[in-house]
Amino acid sequence: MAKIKFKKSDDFFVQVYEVTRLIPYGRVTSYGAIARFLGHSRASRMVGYAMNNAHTQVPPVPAHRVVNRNGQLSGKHHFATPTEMQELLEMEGIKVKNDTVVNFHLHYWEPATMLEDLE
DNA sequence: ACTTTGACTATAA
DNA sequence: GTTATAGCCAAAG
Repeated sequence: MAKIKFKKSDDFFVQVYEVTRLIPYGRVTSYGAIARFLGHSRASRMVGYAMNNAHTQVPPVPAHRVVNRNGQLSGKHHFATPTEMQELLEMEGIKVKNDTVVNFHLHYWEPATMLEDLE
């Protein structure tokens, strides 16, 4: 371990950050999926809360790949610019229409499912 | 220690 | 299909 030093109270946040970094290029996931993967299936709000500090973490967390279960860019307003999140997604080949990911289910990536499928 | 808040989700109408 | 309400858990004030 001993990769990055975090405060003890940030333990849960750290897990969120690491999972978020595992999201492949051109894929997106939901807060609930990350929360479920961490064993806190009902702490989905905390995932978003953790993302609030994401921009202070290193390496940077691809928070733009995390949307709500409806595929909406619920956190776009928390980026440097309201359009940054959408542009980042489109840059990865994901189309965004009306603050919502088009064909969200096609780009959806769930950590738990993927990890189980690996074996 | 208590209250408020929040980048959510599931259920009900 | 949408809108409204409740539950949820942890951090911040």
